[in-house]
Amino acid sequence: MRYQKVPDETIRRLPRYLRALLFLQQRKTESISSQKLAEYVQLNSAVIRKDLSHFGAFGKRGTGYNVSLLSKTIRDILKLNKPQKTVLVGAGRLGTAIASFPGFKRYGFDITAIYDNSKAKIGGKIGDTTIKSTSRLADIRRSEIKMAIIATPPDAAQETADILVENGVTGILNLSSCYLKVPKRVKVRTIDLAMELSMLPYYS
Amino acid sequence: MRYQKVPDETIRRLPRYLRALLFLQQRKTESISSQKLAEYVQLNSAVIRKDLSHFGAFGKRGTGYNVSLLSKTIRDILKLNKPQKTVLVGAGRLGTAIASFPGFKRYGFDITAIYDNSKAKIGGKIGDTTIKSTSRLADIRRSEIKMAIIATPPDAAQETADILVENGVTGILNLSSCYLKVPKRVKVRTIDLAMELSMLPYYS
DNA sequence: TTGTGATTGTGTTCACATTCACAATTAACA
DNA sequence: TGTTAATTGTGAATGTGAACACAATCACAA
Repeated sequence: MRYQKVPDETIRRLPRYLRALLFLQQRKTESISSQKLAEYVQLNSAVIRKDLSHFGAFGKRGTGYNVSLLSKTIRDILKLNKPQKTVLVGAGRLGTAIASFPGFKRYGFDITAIYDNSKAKIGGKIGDTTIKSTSRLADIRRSEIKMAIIATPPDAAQETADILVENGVTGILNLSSCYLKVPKRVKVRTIDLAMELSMLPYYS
Repeated sequence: MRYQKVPDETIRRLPRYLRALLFLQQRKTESISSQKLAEYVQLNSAVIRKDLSHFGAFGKRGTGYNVSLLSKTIRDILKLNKPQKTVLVGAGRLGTAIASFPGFKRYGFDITAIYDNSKAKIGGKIGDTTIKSTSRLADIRRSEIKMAIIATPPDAAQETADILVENGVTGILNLSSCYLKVPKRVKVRTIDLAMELSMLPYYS
């Protein structure tokens, strides 16, 4: 399925909607108006309606959106309807925290492989997954992994990214504090927590 | 110092510049053009020049920007020139990773207090800092802490934020997967790593 | 002192994203 | 069946940020 000219900002917001919808499903809510959903995700309701309208008309006028239908639809759009095999590189404190974090599974991500370069860690386990040596990172090619999380020190990040991309990865969540150079077809999202914190004092 | 009408996007980018500048300082680079800096931070050079121009004219035409001057200036703008006392709430795996992360210190943040509600953790240490009970969270008032990192489970996040705000916090980095309601004067930055990852498969 | 090459600072243009506002539609109910 | 209240979907207006392009400025060398 390919949609024409959907703004990046819209795609960025879809997971927000999905998170709220999963919550509403737990509470057995059957339908929700854009107005109510907007409160949950702290946005203007018109943004939500316009975002969704890019993919079709799911709402019922007078009623709102069917929660489980919309939730399924967004998962389809984001390709989260079947488990997304994901590799984690870097099993330091941050990497370990991420590997044990239940949130990823909830959105359909399955961390099926973990790599680290420290001899002390290789062979160890996080949950059910054995930590393997980064020297074997190219093995991911065979497992058809498309998503990756980089939680290495910055000086190892680019090299890691190169190997990942070479072996089939098309999406990278980069938690190391440096920018990555990758081919256009690969989508990278870089999060540097220290930088996110750094903008806050300005407003105080 | 108060600047008029500086776009939020500009403030968000300043830490990026700062990170690159600190790197350049290490390498004893004295000056840098907006063009070169743009390569480092993966932006258009005009964006950088316009961003900086909001705060004055630091550059020299024909030469570029003096690295250490610019680095100092940005730290001044972001109020990172003196240590920012910061409290961490939640000493789970993610919280622990964050407390041990050297990046925060580099940007001027000093995690001077850590709180958790688990009896097993209270009294323990992360680095030099003792973990205290969240029941004593209001104590932060006396230490004049303005910045906070929330790494609690989502169901504790709002309550935590309320106490923090009540006791003088004006900036919150929220790593729990829920949105927070706070007064306007308080700036919140919410990062949900699972959501950041969730937008990547769409592009594959 | 004058010319040259580099680079900033910024007015203008362009592109995009948000918000508004309302017709179209639906559910509920008298 | 007709009326009312609610809510969507969307064209138009508004706002905002990014990109462009160039005059102003600077360092330096002849």
